Amino acid sequence: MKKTDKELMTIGTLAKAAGVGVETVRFYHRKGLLEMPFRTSGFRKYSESDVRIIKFVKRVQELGFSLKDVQALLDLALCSRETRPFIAKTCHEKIEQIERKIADLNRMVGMLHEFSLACGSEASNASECRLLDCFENNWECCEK
Amino acid sequence: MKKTDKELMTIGTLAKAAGVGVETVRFYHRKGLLEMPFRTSGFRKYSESDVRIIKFVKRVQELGFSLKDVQALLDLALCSRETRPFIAKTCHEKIEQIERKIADLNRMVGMLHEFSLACGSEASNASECRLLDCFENNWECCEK
DNA sequence: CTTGACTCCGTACCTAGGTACGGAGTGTAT
DNA sequence: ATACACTCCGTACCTAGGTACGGAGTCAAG
Repeated sequence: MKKTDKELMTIGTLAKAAGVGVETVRFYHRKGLLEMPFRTSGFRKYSESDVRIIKFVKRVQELGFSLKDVQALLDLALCSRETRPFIAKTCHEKIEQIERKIADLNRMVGMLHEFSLACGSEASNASECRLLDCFENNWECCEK
Repeated sequence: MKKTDKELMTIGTLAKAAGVGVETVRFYHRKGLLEMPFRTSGFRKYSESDVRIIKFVKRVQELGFSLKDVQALLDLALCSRETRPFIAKTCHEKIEQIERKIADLNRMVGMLHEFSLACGSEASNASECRLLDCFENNWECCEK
């Protein structure tokens, strides 16, 4: 591999650097998550910024967002001065969405904690488990 | 519909009560999320507790968990005295998993907040957006 | 005792997010 | 200059989580 084109990678090198498969990179092109890069002689040539984008995609995905959501976030990242009001609005919507999710998850942790105390300990004499009750009680366990 | 079998429902009534389609209920049977209920004359007969289970499934799913995860939670709920040590262990694992997710989401909210301040406001002069930078900095925006 | 709504079951199909295949071209090391 | 790894592209296939279809049986009202 020659060192000219200072540090430009082919698809296999990119994929390895980003921790995904070559086919995944091609798939992201098809989905528009990754711009088609310029080519030398038919081969795609990628830079470090493509590695960053792919890692970003995988990370956001892990947090439970779809590729469509990821696309929206990437669109934010690629915006210009003109689109600022739109960015602010989109950010705040996204923040609210995430905060609702966090609140739910927190309630769920609380419920699991109570549940393991109430029903999961050897000491407990309760013979019936109440996970579904907790759930119906808006994740608040042990209504006391 | 007769009123004997006090309040037992057929699949269509159950589906409507739980807010899903009939086919979804059948699908959950195939996946083992819902026990096959007893039948009168070939028709499945469901009770209120089946409605609760389906609502629980949909709720946990919304929070970003797979049906396999939901199954694990339902298994917890249906446990008996004998399986207490296992319940406690599983609860704690689940709690840690959820807490990691919450921590990530919190960092992401922080990042989006900083991002909207730094790049989303009319007042800002920055011409380049740094969402990916924030991400690489473990979701900590504006390393100041 | 017929009609219309509902249920049965298996199978096919759908979207999301990839993964694998196959035949042809390319790039580089020896 | 030949081998071998890598790339190209299109298409097919895979899992998860459903959704739809079709022919047959069943229920309850009129």
